Amino acid sequence: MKAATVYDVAAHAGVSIATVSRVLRRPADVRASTRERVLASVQFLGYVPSASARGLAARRTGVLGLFFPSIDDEDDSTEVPFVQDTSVRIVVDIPDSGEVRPPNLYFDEVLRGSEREAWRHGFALMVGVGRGTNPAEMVNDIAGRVDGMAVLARSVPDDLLDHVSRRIPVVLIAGPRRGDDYDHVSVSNTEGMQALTEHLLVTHRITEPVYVAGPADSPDDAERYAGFVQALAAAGIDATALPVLRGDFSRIRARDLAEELLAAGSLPRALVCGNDQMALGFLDVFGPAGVRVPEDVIVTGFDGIEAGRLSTPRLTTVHQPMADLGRAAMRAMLSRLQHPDQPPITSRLPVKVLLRESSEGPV
Amino acid sequence: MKAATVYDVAAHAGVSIATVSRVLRRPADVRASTRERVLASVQFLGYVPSASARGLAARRTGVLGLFFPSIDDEDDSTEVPFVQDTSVRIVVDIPDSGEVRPPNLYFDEVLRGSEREAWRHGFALMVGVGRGTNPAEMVNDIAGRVDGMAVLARSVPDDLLDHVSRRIPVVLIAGPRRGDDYDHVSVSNTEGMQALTEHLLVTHRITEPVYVAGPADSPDDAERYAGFVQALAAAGIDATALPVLRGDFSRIRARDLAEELLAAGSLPRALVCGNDQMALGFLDVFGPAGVRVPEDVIVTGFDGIEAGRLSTPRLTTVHQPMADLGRAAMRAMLSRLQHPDQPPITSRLPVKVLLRESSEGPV
DNA sequence: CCCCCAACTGTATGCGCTTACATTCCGTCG
DNA sequence: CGACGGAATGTAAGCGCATACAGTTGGGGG
Repeated sequence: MKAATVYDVAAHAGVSIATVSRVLRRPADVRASTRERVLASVQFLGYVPSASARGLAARRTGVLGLFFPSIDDEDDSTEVPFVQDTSVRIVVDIPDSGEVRPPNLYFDEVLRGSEREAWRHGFALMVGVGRGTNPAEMVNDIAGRVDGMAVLARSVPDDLLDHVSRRIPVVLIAGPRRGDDYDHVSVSNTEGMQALTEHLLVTHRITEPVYVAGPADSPDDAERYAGFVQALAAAGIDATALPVLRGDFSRIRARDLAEELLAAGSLPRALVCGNDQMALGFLDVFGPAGVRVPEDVIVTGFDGIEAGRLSTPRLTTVHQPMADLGRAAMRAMLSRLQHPDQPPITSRLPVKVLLRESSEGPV
Repeated sequence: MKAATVYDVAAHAGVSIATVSRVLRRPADVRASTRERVLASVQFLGYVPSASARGLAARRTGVLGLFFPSIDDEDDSTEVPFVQDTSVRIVVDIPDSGEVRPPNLYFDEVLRGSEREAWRHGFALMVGVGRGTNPAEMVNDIAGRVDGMAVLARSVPDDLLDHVSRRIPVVLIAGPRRGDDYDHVSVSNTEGMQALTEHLLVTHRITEPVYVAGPADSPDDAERYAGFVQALAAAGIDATALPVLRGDFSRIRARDLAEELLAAGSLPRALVCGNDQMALGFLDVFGPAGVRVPEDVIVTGFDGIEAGRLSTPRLTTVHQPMADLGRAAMRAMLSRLQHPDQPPITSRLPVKVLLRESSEGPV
């Protein structure tokens, strides 16, 4: 099964390879009768053009890359059963059993948007999710295969980024600009959290909301906290005087914080969480403990993940357009490819505050 | 910013291009001192090898492809805001508002598994999600860029599949073999449904379960129904005598079926659904209508999606290892690449029956 | 009936890298 | 001390396609 090449098609159709190439790239430049003859040969021979050859000759691959670090590092050991295995296991699945994998919705959505936008503009998409070990190799590999790549901010060492950016344009997703010249796309973290906080202050007359922070090195969380502080300041409240709970964006850790809060017996009127997962962690504990949300305590999140729409009560949150983030990243790259010398792009996408029962009370 | 090539590196390091290539591909073949000199030049020049050139020369791209049809065709019109837009919209999000996007978990999971397995074996992954219009172009494009591709069964016309399979190996995901010679990977639909049904018959002494079918042309649903029938047959029950509800795998349609059932006032003791979405649709209607699950009617699903774990009551279902499906698909392709002449692979992955409150009663 | 131009088509080159084969090194053994 | 052989490196030939440029064809105008 030797794959057919332009030469095979050309010979079969009785034309030169240039004509075959034209039929595929610029059909209008070829006489209709010739074109049809060539296409018939393409069909007959099962010809599929080699992207490698085309990429080499045309000096562009027509592929955009997307790299994310892996959040949940799944076990690497498990081998996929390769042969037939039609066994069925029956499991009594108790709630909260270890079978739960926190779905990395964020990545899924960004990927979806990226994929869509790339193809829409005639580009294919290559994805890489960095495994714990060495993203370096992977990023470098991808860089050699694409015309440009988008990378989650902070997920790749600066020097590596420098290195690959000498070959192709790089777009950073979701981080703030840090004195670099890369193109950036992110969402309005600050404004979103500010709007949400302001709503709590004004509509619900909360005066001492407690912020539940994410990891200290998260730029996203920092921006969100800034919005929180600004809203308070605008209302004449000094945020630095208020306590802050330090979480790590995980649901598990948030549950611990919730337990501690209950143990201490000092529930604030409102918990403003840096992301949805943590907010859900609080709900996990409050429900069974008899703490009513939002009557006893208001809980809000940030992200707008699916689980927050399915929880009881449903979670008030700030929804960020994750798919659009991916799309914007691709757009930025395409723009950069067309205008290599334009100034660095900074794209900020709008967010949406979703008021639901965890803050508004039962409908 | 002209990208560096082997020639540049060779010149800078004072060696031939062959040596540069060796340093990158087979470091052991090069003397340590030379190697270091070359690597230093690579670093200095910001050299990233071109995958196009390598692919051409080595006759393999090192990329595996994955193609899925798009289930939810998002609107194509929306343009992503490209400039800064830090506006924040505040929305009172009432339950079941149109904001719901049915998450295509299935694809996400398969993709995740595929990505993982591909990179694990030194291959990159290229993804394509067919937009409504012409998957043909997309599949052909991908086929030209990869060493092999996996495709969701039934998502690509047979003749197209034939065409591209003359160039690269193709693996079909999730469909039954249909007299073709492609490699197939799928899950134990029949066995899983059989085990679940048997459980209902034996443990709960159900005698007349009603099957809720998916689209008539769904091979997966056909296999599941077969398992249902077999379990009944084993218990001496003739399935053909029982009514079957015809759904279409969607939650919406299932809700209609549920309404009809209530209107007719003839609830069966158990509803065995062909997938989770439909089962959830029944729950959506039963809850508010005062029909108790599982006391009045048992409802089961198939797939094991996240939403079924978050519903009230939680859904008894058959969980299929979606990520493993992706992994198995990649494995099959890699195996095929190594042994082009081996007989067609048929890989069936085991499933797991998850007993939860929608069939087992409150814990 | 011939010339000229536009529309097509063919020729030839090179994209950047891998790799078979040739050549050069250099330590070893006789 | 010289021949020998494996290790290291260099040479050169493509891989399959795009494309600049040259050549050919077919009419239409003069």
